Amino acid sequence: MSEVQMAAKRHAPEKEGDERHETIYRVVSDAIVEQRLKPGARLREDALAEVFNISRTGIRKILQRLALEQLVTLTPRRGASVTRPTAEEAKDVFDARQLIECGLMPDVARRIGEKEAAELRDMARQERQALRSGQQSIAIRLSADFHVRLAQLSGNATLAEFVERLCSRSSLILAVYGHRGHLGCESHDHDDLIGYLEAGNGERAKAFMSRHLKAIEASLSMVEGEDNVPDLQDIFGS
Amino acid sequence: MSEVQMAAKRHAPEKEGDERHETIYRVVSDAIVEQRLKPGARLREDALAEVFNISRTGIRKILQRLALEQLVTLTPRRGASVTRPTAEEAKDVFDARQLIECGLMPDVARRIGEKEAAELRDMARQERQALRSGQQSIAIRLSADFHVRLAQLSGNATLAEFVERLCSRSSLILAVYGHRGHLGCESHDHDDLIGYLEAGNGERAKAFMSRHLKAIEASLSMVEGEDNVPDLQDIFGS
DNA sequence: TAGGCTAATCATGTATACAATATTAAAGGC
DNA sequence: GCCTTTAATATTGTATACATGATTAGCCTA
Repeated sequence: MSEVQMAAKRHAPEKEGDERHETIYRVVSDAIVEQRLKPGARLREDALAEVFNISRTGIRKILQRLALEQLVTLTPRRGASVTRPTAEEAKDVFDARQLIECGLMPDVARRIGEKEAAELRDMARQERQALRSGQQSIAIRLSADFHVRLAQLSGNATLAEFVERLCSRSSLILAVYGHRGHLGCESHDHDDLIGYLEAGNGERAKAFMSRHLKAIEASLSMVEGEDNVPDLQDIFGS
Repeated sequence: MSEVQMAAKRHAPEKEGDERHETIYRVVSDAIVEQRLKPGARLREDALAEVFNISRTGIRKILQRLALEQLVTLTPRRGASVTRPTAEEAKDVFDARQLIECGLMPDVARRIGEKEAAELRDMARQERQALRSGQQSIAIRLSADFHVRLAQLSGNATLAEFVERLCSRSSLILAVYGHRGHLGCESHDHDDLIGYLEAGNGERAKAFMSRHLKAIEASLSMVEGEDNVPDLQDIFGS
């Protein structure tokens, strides 16, 4: 039984209509973000429909949403597959995170309270724990969740949603260009960040976030991978 | 014959498959951005399906995309309607534009060339012309197009896409909270902006864009409109 | 045996039929 | 006469059937 199937059985008992779709969406989305579904993996409609016990109609709706979020790539008449980000897309995503996430830090510093700081610390703790116990997939998602929660604290739902999409895509980027074992965020960075925010030092937090993101990006090795159809014309000249 | 119908006949002869959907998407999207379809307008699936001569299946796909872009609101079992942005959403959208569009100006100033500047000037010219000849709908869309094109020149496709969505939503916001006759962008602002960019003065352009966006936002009257279901309990006390 | 052609299989694109639910109109009671 | 209840209508939700186009396997030929 596949990971996705197990996740389906775990998460989707008998909910009604929309709940069901939302649940399935999240299960698939999580599987991608957690890198259990790797870039390039094909997502056949029939297969998914059978796993989740709904018709292809519902699956298509979910695949379309994932495609608009650029987690899956929809090729006409060829179906869906987990997106394999290009080097250029990777650069765009991290530049976008620099601009948006750093820009939000002052707002977050202004609005954060005791309760929110505690919640963030708990998330950071869970993340470290997942790392220690070797659950890398879980750690990756928790790390993304942390960045998203942070953005939500800014109070701007629109920008938080953008950050959510950027973090999901970052996970894909790490899967393709990251080194094994290294999952981006350093273990204690997030805790340090919470400290600056709680102290109300927005500018310091902003600078720290900038270094944090640069560090992640620097840890990538930007070689476009294996299955890019080798262009023989390029290789052998004319 | 409705505006949408005419647009459909004009734009959608016999293309094949995906082209067709893309065309229909754009026709509906444009109708919303140009405020020919006003916030709150219901979009019944059957009606759209008939207008565009496709089945509801295709229409649902398009409505879903529009919903994810927050141009239409999908209420379960109640169908689709053009989104009526709340005051809070309006604030979020303009704050997001401040952060992103202003942040992109230095990049744009660095990358803009003669050809690009000429293209932008042409767009600004078309916009003024539309305004002068009383085609407010067209002017609104051209104004949004200008901002989007600008963002594209930054070279960051991801951020450009975000700006695209923000501009579409801004059009909706103007439709709800804007004053009649005033369509946001001052006629010559865009030309001034091109000047700073062409001179390579990114910081100046950034500051100007900031003022430009603030001016638009300031021109709104943020009273939540008419059809918010009147809460009789509130009005008459208990 | 390698290359290319053909046929069979498989997957996606699209429409339609049917079921479930919301809206509207009508009728009846207070 | 107005409000409530009930039936009719209209609209969305879901599955399925069929058509179209890709992929693969097998076969034939050179």
